[in-house]
Amino acid sequence: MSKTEKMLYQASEFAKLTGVTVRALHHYDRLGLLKPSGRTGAGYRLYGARDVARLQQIVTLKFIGLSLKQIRAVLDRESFDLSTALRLQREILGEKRRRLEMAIGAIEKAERVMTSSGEPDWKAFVKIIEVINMQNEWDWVKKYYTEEQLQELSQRATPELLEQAQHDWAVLLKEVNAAISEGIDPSSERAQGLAARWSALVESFTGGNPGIAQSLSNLYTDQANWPAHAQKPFSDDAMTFINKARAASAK
Amino acid sequence: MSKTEKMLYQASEFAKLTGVTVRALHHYDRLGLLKPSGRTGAGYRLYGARDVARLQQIVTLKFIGLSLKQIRAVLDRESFDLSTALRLQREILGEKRRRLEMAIGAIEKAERVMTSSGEPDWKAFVKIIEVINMQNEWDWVKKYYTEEQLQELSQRATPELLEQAQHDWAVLLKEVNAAISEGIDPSSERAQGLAARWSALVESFTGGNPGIAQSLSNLYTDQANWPAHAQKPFSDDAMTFINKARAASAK
DNA sequence: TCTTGACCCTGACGTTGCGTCAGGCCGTAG
DNA sequence: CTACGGCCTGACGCAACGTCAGGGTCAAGA
Repeated sequence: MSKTEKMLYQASEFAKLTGVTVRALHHYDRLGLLKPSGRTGAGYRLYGARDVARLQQIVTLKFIGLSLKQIRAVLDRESFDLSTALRLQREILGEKRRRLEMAIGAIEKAERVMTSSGEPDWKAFVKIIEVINMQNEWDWVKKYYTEEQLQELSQRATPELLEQAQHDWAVLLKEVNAAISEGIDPSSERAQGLAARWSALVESFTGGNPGIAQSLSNLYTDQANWPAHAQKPFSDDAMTFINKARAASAK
Repeated sequence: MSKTEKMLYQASEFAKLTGVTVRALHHYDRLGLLKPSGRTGAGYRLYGARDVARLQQIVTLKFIGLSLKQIRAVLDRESFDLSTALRLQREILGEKRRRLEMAIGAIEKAERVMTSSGEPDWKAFVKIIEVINMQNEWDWVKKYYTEEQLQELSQRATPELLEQAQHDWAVLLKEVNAAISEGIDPSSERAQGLAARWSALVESFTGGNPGIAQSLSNLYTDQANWPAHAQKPFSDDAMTFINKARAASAK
């Protein structure tokens, strides 16, 4: 008889005791994350010792940034064990911290620019963010190259050259796409010319280094593993066209 | 005549060009954050060079974590200048980073406990988070004490003693509140006893060090500056009652 | 016994930044 | 003339509660 009334708290007491709000308790109740052990005749929620333990676990998992859905999965052992969840979460938080640090770094740089120049220099500010994002792109591209290859690339690729190359690619791609939509024959002279310019541009990037050429090829082949925001610099159609042109010239 | 058609992009072109989604453009449009420079007869949005610049600013401010509302305030110079916003945002991000680091630290500790013990030790995990939160409390309490005072406190306050003290306070407060609701006279012997125990507990914390006693007093007096989540360990009523009892005994 | 307060309950809307349909008009190539 | 790709305007959805609003419950004082 006295078992069931061990120690029952009403909503607000329980809330104060555990440091969450009454509204949050309602929320967890509706989500099925924490149902009170009992109810009074009038429908008042009654929480017991078991609920304290469970809520502490909830709060703990919330502290490390799990969503309520994930928390439920972990606590109900639905396909998620704690150690796996912890490892995943650690990685996610690490990534978040990286981004935070980049943002803080950007702010600090912008502040230095502003205090030295006095005026809110939007161009510089925008540039700072752009550079940081570029670095991010490079960070994941890096894993396709060896140390030495990166070394070599960084020596050759000055900002001006990169800009020039970017421009050349844009022009060439436009012409290639025009040729495709005009239905030009890949074996025609015009197509051969485009293919030659294409090869020259690739060559200017690889610098004739076959290792770099191979890495570049790997990078493209591995499209399935590209990050979500990455986009191909040119369409598959363009690539196909160029390949046909090369095949035609080889005959 | 050619002025107005300098270079106009349709929604999806503009989106690709600037790296945001068309839907985001619609959103910014509705919020009044970025209205397209023009529309075609059919109602199609048309973006120009001015819009590119503005959108870049928006993206930049988003990168450092400003909300769209804040961005609008900054860009429209409604009461917010850029440097102020940057400073504030830097502080906010710093705070976020602190919390992220605590969460990461907690996960790492929990993982170490789990790999050494093998089992998901919830008690230990919950304890880890509790300790971190306690440290947070102490962090802001710290500013009321000098270096030496903190030194002395840390030497005397072992975890067991703290737990004992916490318990003693809980018991005493319960008795004091009972006495208040019973309407006990503050000059009565019972009230005197309570006041004496109160003083003893305070004494056990200050260790007879008048500097620490003063700092403690300052800490309490400065309630207006306590962080939002901090709560008084006892009610004003209890304090008032004890003060009356002390006053009565002084006569 | 009636009346306060102090609590409790259940909806239901608001917040933030878009993603994701759904239903329907526009414009161009075949 | 039709089909297909773009564009448009709603409108709902998500996460985790905060914040009313409207309305019972319960113990204590008049």
